[in-house]
Amino acid sequence: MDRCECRMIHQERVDKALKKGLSPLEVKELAQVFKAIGDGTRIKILWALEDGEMCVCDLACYLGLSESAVSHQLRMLRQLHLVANRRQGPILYYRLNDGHIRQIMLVALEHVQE
Amino acid sequence: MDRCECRMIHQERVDKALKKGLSPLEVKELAQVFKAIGDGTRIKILWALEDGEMCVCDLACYLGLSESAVSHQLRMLRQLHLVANRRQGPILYYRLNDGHIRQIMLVALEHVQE
DNA sequence: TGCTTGTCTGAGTATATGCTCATACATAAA
DNA sequence: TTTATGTATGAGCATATACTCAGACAAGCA
Repeated sequence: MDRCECRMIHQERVDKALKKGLSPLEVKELAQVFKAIGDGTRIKILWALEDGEMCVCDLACYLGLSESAVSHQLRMLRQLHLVANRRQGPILYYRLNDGHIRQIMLVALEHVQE
Repeated sequence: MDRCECRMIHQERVDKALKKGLSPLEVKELAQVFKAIGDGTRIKILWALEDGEMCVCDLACYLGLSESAVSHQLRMLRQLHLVANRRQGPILYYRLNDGHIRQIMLVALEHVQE
């Protein structure tokens, strides 16, 4: 009983992978999160926010980008719950939403520094 | 002494971020690694390889993709040292290169499951 | 030598992404 | 209400990405 038209050398190995595979939703959400961290601008934003909250125009200045560009990136990070904000008057202060990103970035730094 | 033309509200905060910032090379390499994990196909490949090595056509069958497509992705993962391979006759067996990816994916899974 | 199998690679193409620009919204002060 | 400041958003454009296709290697056998 074939499950696909393709060539396959180790059927047991393929079956094993299929059984323990991530769900489509998990794959999608993981990809979204990593894609979000997989951009120089957003890495810099997240790394900067680890030292405390910053407003949009501070980030724009720090990055040398327009406030619009920064706002677009922050929206993406917000939607993935990587950052959160609080309003004080007209100013929005952004911060990291939890410690996962820090953890992930540190492990990745280990990897690239080898 | 201005360092940029843009508006800025908290200069000390910006200076602090500039001082502890990652190097351009670190930012680039981090972005490359996360971009590599930030794709559904490559996430599935990495996740599958955690249970043991697989050859290209097994992966192609598992993913439902052409062997060419899988080979392209494996090359990228190889160049970033996320996977390695060994040859046995004409067959190339791919495996994870180190434990960092597993660690990173588990933390990210925690994040998306909240 | 030829042939087969397993894998790799470059070019081409459709989609996705990151920025700019113009504009709109939100809050506060005049 | 009008004005200014800080931020958000949609459209548009240039580049990047993920696949397909055609063809080229690499290893082993006839």
